[in-house]
Amino acid sequence: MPSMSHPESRNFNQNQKFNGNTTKNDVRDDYFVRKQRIAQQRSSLPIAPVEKRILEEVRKNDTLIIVGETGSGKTTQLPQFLFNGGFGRDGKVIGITQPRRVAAVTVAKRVAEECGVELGQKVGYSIRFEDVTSSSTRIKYMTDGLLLREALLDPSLSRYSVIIVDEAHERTVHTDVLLGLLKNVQNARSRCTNQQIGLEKDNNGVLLDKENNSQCLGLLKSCQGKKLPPLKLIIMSASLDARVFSEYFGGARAVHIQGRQYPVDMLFTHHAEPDYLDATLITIFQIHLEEGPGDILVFLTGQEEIESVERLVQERAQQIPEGSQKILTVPIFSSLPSEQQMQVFRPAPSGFRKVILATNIAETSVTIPGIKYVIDPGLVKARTYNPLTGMESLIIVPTSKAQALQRSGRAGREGPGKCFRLYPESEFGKLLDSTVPEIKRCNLSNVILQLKALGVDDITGFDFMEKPSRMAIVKSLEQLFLLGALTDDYKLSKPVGQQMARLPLDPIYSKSLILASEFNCLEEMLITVAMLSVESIFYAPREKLEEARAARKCFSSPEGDHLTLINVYRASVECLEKSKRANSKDRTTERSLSKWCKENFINNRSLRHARDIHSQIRRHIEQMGLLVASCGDDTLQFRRCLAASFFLNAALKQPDGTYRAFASSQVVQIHPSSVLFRTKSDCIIFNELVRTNHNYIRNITRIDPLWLLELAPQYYATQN
DNA sequence: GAGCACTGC
Repeated sequence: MPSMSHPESRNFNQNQKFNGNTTKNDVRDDYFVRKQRIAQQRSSLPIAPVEKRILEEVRKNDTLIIVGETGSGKTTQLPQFLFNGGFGRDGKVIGITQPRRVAAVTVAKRVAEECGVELGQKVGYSIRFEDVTSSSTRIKYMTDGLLLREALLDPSLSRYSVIIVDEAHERTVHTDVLLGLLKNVQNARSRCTNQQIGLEKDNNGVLLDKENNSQCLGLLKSCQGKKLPPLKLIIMSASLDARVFSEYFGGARAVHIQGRQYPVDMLFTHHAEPDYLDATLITIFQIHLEEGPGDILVFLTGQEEIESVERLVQERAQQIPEGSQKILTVPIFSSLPSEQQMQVFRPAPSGFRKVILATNIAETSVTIPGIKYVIDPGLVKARTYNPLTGMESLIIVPTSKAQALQRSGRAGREGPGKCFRLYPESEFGKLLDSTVPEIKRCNLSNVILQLKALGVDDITGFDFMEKPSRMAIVKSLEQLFLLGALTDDYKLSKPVGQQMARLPLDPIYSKSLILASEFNCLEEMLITVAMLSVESIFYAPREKLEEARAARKCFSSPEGDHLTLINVYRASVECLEKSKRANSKDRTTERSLSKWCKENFINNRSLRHARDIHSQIRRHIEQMGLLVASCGDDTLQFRRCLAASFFLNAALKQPDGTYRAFASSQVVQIHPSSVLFRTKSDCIIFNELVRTNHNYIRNITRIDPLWLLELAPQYYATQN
């Protein structure tokens, strides 16, 4: 949340007037005025007076925890303090990680402006598909996942003098893995500088693995011969509880920095609400009729809920007496096309109060100006993972205290606000302090594959901040073994495991690409994997459901969803090429693709994402020397390859018409979005298994059950 | 008959 830390940069409407008649002097004045304004804003941030103290602490301590509340300025200012303190000398880089791409980009832009430099020079950012850095970059903002990938190439992170892990309290998988890794790197680098490596060698001069830490050993080897200064670590968190981080880093010092946030009045209900949607509705109108001006932000759990509340508000709004202020509802959730997402930033027309109906996208990812009231029913739709069944579930659960606090904070960004919590105060005390870290509720195959590639052989022995369950680790090791990524003794296999680790994909997709080069259908599989790796490609607004369905039918393949996705991708490429031939301008091409998407009910953002992934992965597999060939019209070959790749996700039709998944022997249903929803093929493979109202499988293709025996005998020959 | 939120050399 970049904007949390520096309210100024959030101005979407920095109404800079560009006047055709500006003279050189105006421009220069403008420059000085802006420079002065920036200096003034910087010096008024709560972090400004403690610059010296923080620098001293960083010099004295290798690891520092900084707890900075909203609006403290830590994200933009600290890297500049460190740069001025000499941490960017000798070509060294100050790295700052963020959990989200937008954050990395917007903060980097702001800091470049503050420093008066061009973005990509002294200050830059690097996120997947976009590297805006150069050899002169000294302050580098990036996503935490990207730094993890960088570590595969440079295990001792030798370019960095300091790494700042921002928003650590969010505890994303990437943050958690990164913290463990950084701890090892820091350890190894300080041993490199403090002691001579000779101390660690046996009589034959071989490095000893005294601490049974294979990664550290590997790191020491990679430090050998290089003169690396110790790695400074700064963990920044917005949660008030610094203790967990401090303990994890051996009692590291913690510094608190005041935030800058307006007071928010907390209101609770007297009793528990039996129907929270009804309670939400009542509260919206209560605020609208009794409170002063200001927009309302409502936190709901999902699209369906948002759409139904939107209808109810609009119905009831007709009863508002003539002449009084009207209500404008605006929905926002991640799968909404971006043009519609943008509506939330538009100020309400005069005579209207804006009511924003949002999922938790509005908690951290999107900051909406003008909010004075927050309605929080105290619920969130959360993903959980059961390693035993390999099943993901999306269930509605109570928020944590930290989450409730984050939500209420959205009312106090521009002035004092009010937060209406739709549960009694006594219930608040019963909430979990913070959300369970993601690493404890996800499939670990990807994490384990990456750790193995980083030289961490003993996964259970790895120093996780919070260790995932043994079952989750064992299940993922087993899966990686079945995919051929690990050897009998659970070491990374060569070359398959190494190749899989290099690809920024779900391991099962990486494997499917390697197999596809043998089945001569890598071109098709590459498209499939890119399309499967993005959020939903199809978009069906409620009011145009029939049209959307008809549009989708044009792409449908009777074989299943995988070939359907390929059809969509190829049709979009054709549209692009046609437009390029007709008109060479990039912008027109982009516009005609966006028109094509609209006509065909395709989510433009998802499709662009798929194209980016496609080109990135294509570069990788070409470097690996895999053969990118097409199977042409021979879709049988492609489906055989799907069976060989996704054999772990096969399901058989039961006599009663339901399906049973092989691996977990659970009863599953075909998701209604699948092209195979109505047809009942005997045997299918699928890519996703999610429990919502039912156990749904998604992205499905029909196969011949005999292929499983033939193509995955290691799994099926022993199981009948 | 239905889709929380992020992210990747």
